[in-house]
Amino acid sequence: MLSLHQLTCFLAAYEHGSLTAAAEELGYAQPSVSEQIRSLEKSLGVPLFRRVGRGVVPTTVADTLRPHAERVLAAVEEAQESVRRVKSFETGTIRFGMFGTARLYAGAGLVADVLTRYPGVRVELIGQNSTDVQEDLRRGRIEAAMIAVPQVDSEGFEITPVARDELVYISRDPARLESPVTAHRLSLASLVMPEATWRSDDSTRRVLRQMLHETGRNPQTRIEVEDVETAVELVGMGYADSVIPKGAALQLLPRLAPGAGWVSLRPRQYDTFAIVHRAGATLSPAARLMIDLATARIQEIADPL
Amino acid sequence: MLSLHQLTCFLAAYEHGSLTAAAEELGYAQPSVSEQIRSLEKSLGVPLFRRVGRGVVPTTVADTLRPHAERVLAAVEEAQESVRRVKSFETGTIRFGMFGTARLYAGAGLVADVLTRYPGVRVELIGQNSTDVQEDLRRGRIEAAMIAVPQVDSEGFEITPVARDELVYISRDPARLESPVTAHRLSLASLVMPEATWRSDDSTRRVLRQMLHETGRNPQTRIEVEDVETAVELVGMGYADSVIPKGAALQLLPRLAPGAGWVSLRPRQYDTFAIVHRAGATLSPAARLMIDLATARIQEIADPL
DNA sequence: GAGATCTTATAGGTCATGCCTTGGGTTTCA
DNA sequence: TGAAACCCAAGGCATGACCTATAAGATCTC
Repeated sequence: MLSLHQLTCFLAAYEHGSLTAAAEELGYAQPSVSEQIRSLEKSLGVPLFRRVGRGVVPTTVADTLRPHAERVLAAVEEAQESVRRVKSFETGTIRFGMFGTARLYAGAGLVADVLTRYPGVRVELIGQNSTDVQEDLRRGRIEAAMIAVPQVDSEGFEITPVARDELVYISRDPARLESPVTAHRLSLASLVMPEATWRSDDSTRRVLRQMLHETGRNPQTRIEVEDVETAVELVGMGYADSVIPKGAALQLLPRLAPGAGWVSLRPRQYDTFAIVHRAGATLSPAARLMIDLATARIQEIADPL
Repeated sequence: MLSLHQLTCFLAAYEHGSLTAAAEELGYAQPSVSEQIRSLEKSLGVPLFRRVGRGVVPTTVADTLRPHAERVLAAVEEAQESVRRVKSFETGTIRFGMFGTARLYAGAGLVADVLTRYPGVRVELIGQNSTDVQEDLRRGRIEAAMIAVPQVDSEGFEITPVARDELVYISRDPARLESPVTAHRLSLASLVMPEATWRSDDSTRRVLRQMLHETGRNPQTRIEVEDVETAVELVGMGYADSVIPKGAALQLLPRLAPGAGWVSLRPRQYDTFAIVHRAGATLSPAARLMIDLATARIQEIADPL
């Protein structure tokens, strides 16, 4: 079997016209190079050098082989270089999981952070909601993610909470914002909720269901929409009220629902954001980078833990 | 140190998404492939796969590495293929030594023989005279040669005579061709000799010197020229006579000196042509081919031995 | 020519590596 | 929950890489 080692020795011998000089350049003893050349000749079935007392002389076969050998070693160099560049974030792709509403906290800003520091990289933020992200993690498609607890099946995962954010009630009616909203009042409200928010495994939904469970009622979902922005816009138009994380409210209300405001629930409820990855995994540099940046971003808006 | 084996295993694992399947394809046990991947990851300093219970999932670094790995292996394939083609004479260069006048016997025809059988090869016929060829052999620049004995320093060389050719006297004067030329008559003649022919080591010169030595005279070299053709042309013009191998005479006289003829020496003298190569050398297929073809060519004109 | 020098080949020994088999742990699927 | 698939770990064997020391061949010099 042909090996890179053989080719390296071959090239050194070719250039020096001497196995001894080649060995010296490569830092080996002379018999080692001799052995490599001999094994290469054997595996090719053709002599590559004529031994002529003072040094070696390449045969025409060696002349033919040389450029190919150089190409092989150059390709190896390029391969290693490409990996090195990926390691130092000069290029390559960084893939990171992130549940739906998290992009409001860290989405575009996180991508910007990465691209500012490492202009050459590609960034992929994967996942519309926590469930998908969890599946991607389990399947190994992504290495780590920012996710909303507590809905994660913690078996097999390592979860590091980094921030929590209060869930607030938003409405265009100032009267409904005068005092914190109790479970009872919430159960009577007409709500617009982003669809993703109401998926069975979603953390916000669990929190609210738990809260409403005490009143013996189900939440009155009047409208279901796809994403938070739409929900907020509808609140701004006065069609319904909603419950969203406070960070999202602060960010979206001025822009999408200028006439609306927010108020806490009573008792206060929280979404917790956490970094999650497979248990026992050793994280790649890229993953650690994303974790750090995402954590910083989210802690600017939500409360650090 | 990175190895081709690692890259092979890496690609197989990448394509199958499974070390077991990769091992099966490569004909190894699964732990062997696992070990190769691990060592590759270690040498690169980056994980290439995430182990996720059922199979392995490539990381983005693996995505980056893959095309480079394929390029490396392709280059190796090409290198081996190029050598294979040279071995089977589909391409490459064949270098063969040949002393000056030998090209009259086998030069163009020999090249034609090779090119007819193996259209892709390059042919290099090296050497203007035997001395140069001998030096090239000693230095390893050429592997084997067709050469004129007896002037070869036989130490270190293996010499196989293949043909001999009579030395004949050529002249435009029919009177001088009526009977074989004796040493005495030769010593009185005014001769044109190709320069190479009169070099101190040349076989023809030695033969003639030996012959003339008996008469106690030196040869009368009236004109010295570079090559045989010029000498023959001068003979054709009647400026002088010459002594050349009979094969050369038969080939050149009709073309270059239509009015001239030839006659034997008395006693007859001979040049011997032989295949020569370094003693103990194992000849490459290309050298063997050239030896066979050159021998056949020269034996068509000179007398086989 | 004879000796000094340079170079390659060989021999023998050590150590690392590749590969295998066996066994254990984890995930997935029925 | 059991079975199957798959990966990792450990131990053992064989091969290969590398070394030192030495022999053998070729070249150069005096």
